[in-house]
Amino acid sequence: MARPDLDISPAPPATERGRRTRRKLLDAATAEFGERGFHEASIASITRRAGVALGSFYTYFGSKEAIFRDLVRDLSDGVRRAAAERLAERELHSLDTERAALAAFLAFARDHSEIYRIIDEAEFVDPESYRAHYEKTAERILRRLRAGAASGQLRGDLEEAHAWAIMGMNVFLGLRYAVWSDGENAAQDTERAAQAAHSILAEGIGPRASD
Amino acid sequence: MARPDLDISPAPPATERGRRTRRKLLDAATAEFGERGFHEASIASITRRAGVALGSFYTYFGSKEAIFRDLVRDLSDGVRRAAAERLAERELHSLDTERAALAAFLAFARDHSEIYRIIDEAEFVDPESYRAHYEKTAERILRRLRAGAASGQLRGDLEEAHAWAIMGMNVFLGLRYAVWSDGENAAQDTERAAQAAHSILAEGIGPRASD
DNA sequence: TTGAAACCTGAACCATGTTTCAAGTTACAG
DNA sequence: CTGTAACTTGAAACATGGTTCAGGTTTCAA
Repeated sequence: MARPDLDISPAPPATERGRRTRRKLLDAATAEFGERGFHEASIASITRRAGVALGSFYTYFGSKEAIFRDLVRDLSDGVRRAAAERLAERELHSLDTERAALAAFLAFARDHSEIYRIIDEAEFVDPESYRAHYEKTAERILRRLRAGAASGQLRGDLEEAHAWAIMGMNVFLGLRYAVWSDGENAAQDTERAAQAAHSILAEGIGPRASD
Repeated sequence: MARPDLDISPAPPATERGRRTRRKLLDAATAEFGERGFHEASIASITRRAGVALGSFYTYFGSKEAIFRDLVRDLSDGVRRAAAERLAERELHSLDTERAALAAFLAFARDHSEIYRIIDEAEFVDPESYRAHYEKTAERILRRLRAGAASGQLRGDLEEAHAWAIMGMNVFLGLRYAVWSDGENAAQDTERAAQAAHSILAEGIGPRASD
């Protein structure tokens, strides 16, 4: 942290072997940080998991912070790509798009809760990346909202704050019903969560004619 | 962490002086953890801020984790009480109650961003407290929603997931527009955020007659 | 008033885990 | 083939900061 040259990682690997080793370290770090959190995690344990000598770590990463930073960017990008693929599959009504996005997110969060743990911990270990992750996510949501407004499927006055509100809904539903879900009725839980979010976006929480 | 007796704090102070010292340490810890985060924070710095000898720390707290845990519970309770007072002031329509709750939260978050930083970091330092904090908060929201439904001011089918969705909205709007707000136009920012959340809850994001 | 319990003090102890390094091994361009 | 750069190795150096402790001071009930 103190010495600035530790904060940045060395030049990228020049050989195939190097790229493989770097990848092994990143994967091992995902498991280690995901299970134990940044501070409980140890570099020795990461290299052990990766099947690599302790000293090799510093060939690829300048410090423990540096690998964490690289990892968060790596994961953030992976999440984005996964979500994009999922949504590109088929064209939907705007409200259904948001529902599909949430469903995809919940499924992903259930299968890869380490990833969300790591990204969330970035708020304290590497705030830049944390902020970047959620700002980019909000931008993508906002673009979808604007597209929906343009096609008349959504209100015309949606702005950044609405995107952040929707993102917050999704994240907390993910925390409660995907990450914390007790396996038993995880499937129903996420379905219920998706339904609740969808109904809020569709009609709000005010009284209905039927009430 | 390893030795179990360090995880719990010693018996509460028996004298007035003791209570004062303990309070000074908790306040100093709020500042220290808020500014530097749990791991950057040092006990030496906390006792220095509190104007107390290093060794005195262990008269009141079993470990660094222990004071953090006590602090999170202290702060969580403070937040709850502050919000309750704010809402008790006047009786409102359900939707306005949620808006008032969010406004109160945003204002509080702007003035005490350290507190939210600390509570959020509890996800990694003391997950129990973190979970307890948000579960209790969601319960309070759900109680308000049920009351609203009973009086016909809200939909009749609101459940836990809706409460978590609303809480997530609020938390992320707080993060973006209160904690990260760049002072300049903080007031308008929070107003805009409150308006966005209110409009989602009031009518959803679907098209209006006017669109 | 008095003595025991509560509280205070800060230097020293110590565990932990990051980072360095010097000596080898492997990859690959020329 | 061959030399050099890239990579690997793991023991040892090192920094940090949490925790302990033995000896003093203050509080307060009896």
